[in-house]
Amino acid sequence: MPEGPTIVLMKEDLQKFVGEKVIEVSGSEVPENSEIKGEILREIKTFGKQTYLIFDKIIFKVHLMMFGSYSLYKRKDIDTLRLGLAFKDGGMYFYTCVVKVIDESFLLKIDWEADIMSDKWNPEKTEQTLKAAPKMMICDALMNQDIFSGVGNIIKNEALFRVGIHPESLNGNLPPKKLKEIIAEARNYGFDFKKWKKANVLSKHFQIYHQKNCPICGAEVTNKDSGKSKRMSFFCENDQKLY
DNA sequence: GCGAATGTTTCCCG
DNA sequence: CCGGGAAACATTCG
Repeated sequence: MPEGPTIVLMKEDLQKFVGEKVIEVSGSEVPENSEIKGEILREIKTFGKQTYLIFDKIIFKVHLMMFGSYSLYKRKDIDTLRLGLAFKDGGMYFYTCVVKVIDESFLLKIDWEADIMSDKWNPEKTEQTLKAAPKMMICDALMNQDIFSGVGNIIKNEALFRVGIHPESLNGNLPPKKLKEIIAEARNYGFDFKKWKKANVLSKHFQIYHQKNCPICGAEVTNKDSGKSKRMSFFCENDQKLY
């Protein structure tokens, strides 16, 4: 379910509870003896695919992994409730996900400039990071959450297609112009992803991801596990150049 | 019903 | 000690 843009949408959904007091707590990941009841949700932050729920006495880190989901009401059809927080007029419920309690120092160590969806996103720094790893494949760089936080396999494939770069190209072989292009496109596609996801039309806009034929030349789309991350890449041999 | 999939961490082995 | 590989988690969809 989640890549960075989906998590940003989730945050927008949950934002209305910020400033409200917790009335009831539930879920398998609620720590013993924690006094969350009565606490006020101070802030919600996201970093890539992670979400932080910040209270005075406790901070939760939520990661939906591959199959996680959330709802604003308690779903009875799912028995893997990890964390549920009820407020006066509704609540937030996280299922099948990883929930951890962290402390403030954890938040201070986060490099917010690496988040493709953030206002703090820093393309120049990303360029330097990629240049410093010339033998890394661009597909691995994109999936690396320390470099392109929030990018998942969909964004990786679609962004690479848009700029005509083969997923197995090495960072160091990319001409400066192409390097800048893919960095810009990772974020740009992230916002298209968000817009389409919100309108429930995301998969309609896939050009290469799980597609049969290239929309440019009509050739059959190649798919193979690529890079160290061994995640499926979808690409067109004709229209995406291997650098 | 099988297999794959928008993800990450951990463990085992050479 | 390091890197690679597989396993683990667990749900939905085709």
